[in-house]
Amino acid sequence: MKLTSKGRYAVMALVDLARFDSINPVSLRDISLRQGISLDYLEQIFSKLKKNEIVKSIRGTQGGYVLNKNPNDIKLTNIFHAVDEKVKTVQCNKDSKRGCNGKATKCITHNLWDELEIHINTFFENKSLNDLLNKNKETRV
Amino acid sequence: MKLTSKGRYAVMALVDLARFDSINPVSLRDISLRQGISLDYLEQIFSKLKKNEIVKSIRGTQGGYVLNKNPNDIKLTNIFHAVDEKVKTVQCNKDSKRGCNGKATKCITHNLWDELEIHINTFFENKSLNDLLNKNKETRV
DNA sequence: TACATACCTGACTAAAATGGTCAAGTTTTG
DNA sequence: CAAAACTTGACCATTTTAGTCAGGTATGTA
Ligand code: FES
Ligand code: FES
Repeated sequence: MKLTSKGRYAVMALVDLARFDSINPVSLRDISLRQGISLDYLEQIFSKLKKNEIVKSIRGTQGGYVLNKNPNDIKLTNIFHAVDEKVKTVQCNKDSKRGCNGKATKCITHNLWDELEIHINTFFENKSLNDLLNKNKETRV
Repeated sequence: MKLTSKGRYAVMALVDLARFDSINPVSLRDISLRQGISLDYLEQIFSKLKKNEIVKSIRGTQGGYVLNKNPNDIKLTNIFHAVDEKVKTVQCNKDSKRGCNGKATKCITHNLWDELEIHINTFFENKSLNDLLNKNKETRV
């Protein structure tokens, strides 16, 4: 089970953004430099964050991105959903009665994987961007 | 975040095994047929389970595999560890002070990923093979 | 109005991981 | 001795990941 860089970067970038956007729009270039993430890759990520109304963009010189919601209302779930980082513990279709690989019924461990998926998603639902900001301030020396 | 088939198959196969091994050693061929998992792939998986002393092998005709421990003492953690299915929320080395991609320090969201990793691993540590057997009996019609 | 800054879009790709297969054994029981 | 079943290691097609690259378009400022 691995968390992909895309998901990790999305959260990193938003935390960075949240710390500065009250002053000015934050350019991807700045985030790229501060967080060491490729600018081109950030652009892909922010395009999705924007489509999902997590950020707003401001074009032109001195432009950049701004949060579109209160940091308290941006949960990890929302961020991950926006960048297509989803938790998948099985291959079979959730809504179908069929099992993995097109088998007629669900397998003997199916319930377990459902539980696991819920367990992980709960973590994401309970963590907001704001939690990360506070946590970060606390641990800053 | 995806759970790989290897990890899923390992657990499925062991649950299947646990239901029959009190009578006879269970051959991989039987597990393969019952669970719809490629025999060749199962062989790779059981080779690892054996190295980690989760199962014992009995060679020859009427041979097969048997659990090497009490189902209560086989946690999901042990199974996953055996087949190299590990939870990885970061790229950077746990024990190093350096961050991802060789950066000099850990990133601003590092704590979060640690928490996530612990959250997931807790689930695996608290689930034993025995839990799965009971659960399965309960839900069987 | 030019120009620099910064967003925007889509195509492309190298490398790694995944999910196996294939081949050639060895061991043991009936 | 034949068949069943474990053992080992190499091999491989496909998919996913983690980007890069090449072109735009919009807008504030000198
Ligand atoms: S996980 Fe898909 S059938 Fe059980
Ligand atoms: S996750 Fe590796 S440095 Fe933060």
